[in-house]
Amino acid sequence: MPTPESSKSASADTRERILDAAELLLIEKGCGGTSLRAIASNANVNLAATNYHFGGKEGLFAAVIHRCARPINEQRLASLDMLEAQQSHISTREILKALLDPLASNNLPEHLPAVMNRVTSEPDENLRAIVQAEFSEVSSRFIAALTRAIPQVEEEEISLRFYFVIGSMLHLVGLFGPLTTAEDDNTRSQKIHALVNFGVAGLETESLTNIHSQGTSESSELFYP
Amino acid sequence: MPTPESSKSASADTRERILDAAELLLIEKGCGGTSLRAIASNANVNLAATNYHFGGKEGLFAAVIHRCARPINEQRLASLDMLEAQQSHISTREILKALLDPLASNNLPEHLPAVMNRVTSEPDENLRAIVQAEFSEVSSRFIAALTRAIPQVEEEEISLRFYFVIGSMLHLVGLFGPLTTAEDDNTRSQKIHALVNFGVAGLETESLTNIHSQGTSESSELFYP
DNA sequence: GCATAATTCAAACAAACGTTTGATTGATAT
DNA sequence: ATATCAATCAAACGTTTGTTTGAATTATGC
Repeated sequence: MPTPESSKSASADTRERILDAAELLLIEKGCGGTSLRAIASNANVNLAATNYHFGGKEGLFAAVIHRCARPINEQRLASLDMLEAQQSHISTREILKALLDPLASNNLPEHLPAVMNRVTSEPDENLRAIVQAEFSEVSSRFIAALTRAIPQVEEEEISLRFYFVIGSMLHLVGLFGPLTTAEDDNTRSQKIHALVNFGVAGLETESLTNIHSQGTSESSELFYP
Repeated sequence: MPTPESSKSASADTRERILDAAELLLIEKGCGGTSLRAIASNANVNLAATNYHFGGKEGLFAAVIHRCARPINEQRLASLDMLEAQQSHISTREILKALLDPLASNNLPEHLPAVMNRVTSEPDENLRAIVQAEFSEVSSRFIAALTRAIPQVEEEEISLRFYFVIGSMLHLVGLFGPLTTAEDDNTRSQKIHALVNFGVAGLETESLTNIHSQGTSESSELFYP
C-alpha cells in the first residue's frame, strides 16, 4: 500500500496536472457537473490516477479548494498582522484593503476568484465544511479587527455587515473573467476599490436598530468565506 | 400528442406536487445533484410524469424558478411603481426597502430565498439565462431609480453598487432556514433591515475614483440577481 | 544490477442517470 | 354509450457516473 500523500520528484506533476484540470472544470461546470473522466482526459492522465492520488472525487476537490484558498488567506492574515503590529488604531478602510486587495493581485492562483465563487455556493455538505474550515480564521480575525475599528457598532451587527461585504465580494468575483489582458487587471482593481469604498461606508454607518437576537448566539454559522 | 402546458382541473395538482418536490430538492441538493427519480418519488408521481408535464429536467427547473421569482418581482415592481407615482423624489432607503422588504414577507413562496440563492450560482448556462431573464426588469428599473435618487454618483458606479447589494442579499438569504417559528420571522426582518441600512450607506457614499471603463459598456452582464 | 516500492495503465464493475416507449386508465364531449 | 383525448403507469433504452482491480511500467535504494 503506497503513501499517495507524499510525492517525491518525478511524476509528482501528475498531481498538479490533475489539480489544474479539476480547477478549470470546476469553474466552468461546477462540482457535480464535472466528471473524473473529464478531469483525467483534460489532464492527459489515466482515470485511475485521480483516485490513486486523491482518494476520490471529494478528496480531489478538497485539494483544489485548499490549493486555491491558502495563499490568499495567508496574504490576508499577513497584512492584518502587519497592520496590528505597526499601529495602535487601524481604520476600517485599511482592514478592508487587507481583506480585498489580494483579489486584485496578479501573483496569485489565477482562477482563485472563480473557484471561490463556485465553491462557496456548493450544496454538498462535506465541501461546504471544507470551505468553512479554510476561511474560519480569516473571518474571526477580521471581524475582531473591525469590531475594534468601529466601536460605535456592536459586534453582532459588525458580524452581519462583514457577511454583507463577503457576499458582495463573492458576487463581484463571479463576473471576473479569465484575466487575459493587463486592462482586465486594471478593471479588476477598480472594482475592488469600489467595493472597499462601498464596504467602508456600509460598515461604519450608525446602527438604527439593535439586532439583539434574544441571547441565542447563532453567530457561529455566519462565517465561512 | 397532448398539450401539457394547459391543465384543466382534475390532476393538475400533479404539476404542483412535482414543482413542490423539485423545489425542496433543488434547495438541498442543488440542480445537478437532484435526479428526476428523486423528484418523482418525493412527489408520489410516476417518473415519466416529470417529462410529460415539463418536457425534461431543464424545463422543470425553469418552471420552479419562474414560480418562485415571479411573485416577489411583481411585488418589487409594484412597490416601485407606487413610489414613483406618489412622490417626485424617492430616497435611497425607500428604493432599497421596495427591493428587499418582500424577502421578509411571509405571504410569499416559503422557500423563495433558498431557491434564489441556489439558482443564481448555478454553472449551467441555460439555467443562468433563465434566471437572468427573470430578474432583468427588476435590475434595470431599480438601477434607474437609484441613479435618480443619488445624482452625485455616476450611473456606472451605481450599477456596481447595486450589484454589491444583490450579492449581500443573496449571501444573507443563504442562511435563512425553513422559517418555522414567528421568532425566525422577526430575525429575518431585522437582518433585512440591517441590510437596508448597510446598502443605503454604501450606495450614497461619495465615489473616490471614477470607474471610467474605457467606453466598452460591459454593464449588460452586471445584472441578474 | 537487482529487489522493492511507487506509479500508471487498460479494463471492468455495479449503480444511477435522463429519456423514451407502448400499453392502460381516466375524464370529456357529442 | 361510445369515440376521443389527456394522463398515468411499468418497463426498458443506452449513457455516464465513481470506484476497483490486477497487471504492466517506472523510479528508487542498496
